[in-house]
Amino acid sequence: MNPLFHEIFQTTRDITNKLNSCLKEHDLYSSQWTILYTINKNGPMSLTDIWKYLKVEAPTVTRTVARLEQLDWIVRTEGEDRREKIVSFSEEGKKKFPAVLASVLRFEEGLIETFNDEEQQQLLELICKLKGRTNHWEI
Amino acid sequence: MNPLFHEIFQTTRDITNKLNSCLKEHDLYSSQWTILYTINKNGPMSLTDIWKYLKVEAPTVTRTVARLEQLDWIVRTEGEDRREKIVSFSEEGKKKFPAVLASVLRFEEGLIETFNDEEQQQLLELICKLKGRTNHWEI
DNA sequence: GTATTTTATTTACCTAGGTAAATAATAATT
DNA sequence: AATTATTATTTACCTAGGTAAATAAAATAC
Repeated sequence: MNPLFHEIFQTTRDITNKLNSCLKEHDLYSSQWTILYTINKNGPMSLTDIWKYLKVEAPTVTRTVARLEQLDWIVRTEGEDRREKIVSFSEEGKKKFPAVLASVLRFEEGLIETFNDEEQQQLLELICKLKGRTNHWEI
Repeated sequence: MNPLFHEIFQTTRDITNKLNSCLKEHDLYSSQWTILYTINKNGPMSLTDIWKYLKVEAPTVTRTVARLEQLDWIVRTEGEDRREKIVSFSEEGKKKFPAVLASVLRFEEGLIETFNDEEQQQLLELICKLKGRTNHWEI
């Protein structure tokens, strides 16, 4: 395997693992955090809103949202269209979110602090260019 | 979440998914491919050799190697140290490997073809720098 | 107005990563 | 030599991604 891809995969694993240990004190995992962050940013969302936004398949979101409901971070309510379920913060979740956000922002800051704006921009552009290339591989 | 991290995660998911569909014609998944590639490069290896090389936990390798044995890609033999199991290609696996390698090289080439050497080098360096930062986050 | 199609979600099951603890063989201590 | 510690692998179980198919509600077609 091209060492570039090897490094990219390993780096994302590393980041996910470290993010998970940073989230441990809040009894959360990274994918759970991602959903909380998303509904905090966008307000109440249906499952479809969420998986389209995160570009992940629907069953993955169903599972994580179900777990978040068990843990009393969010509630699922029926939408006007009775097929859809709307995900929003529970009272508990609303209270606890800011502390998690603070932890994660500190973590991200630690990752990126030695990157200047130009380097961040370069990395973002190169990654997006690489992602764009994946579309040229349709079976 | 910082859009940079979001893009990196999404890009690796995209690449893995596309690699999986490229491997489908060979009845393989990406992690299985990674192990085949590794023993092709390094020759017969113990499980510990493999997980240290790939920087993945041991149980993950145990599982994937067991699956590869079921599928008759590899064989596990007892080492001189009777605790360790040595992983090497089966006869079938040895025969089938080159075709898979060719597919994957084509796939990787398609991903990277619009990157010149400087861009590849830049991306590799930025990713490695980012990975290095994860070590500064010890709980 | 009924039948069909589409859409939203879920269920079942696969790979793929992780941790913690069990087991068995080897190495080290005493 | 017997005990203890280390090492290699495995088992059990968690999150986290995927696909395929089931279900139920809504939208569309006829």
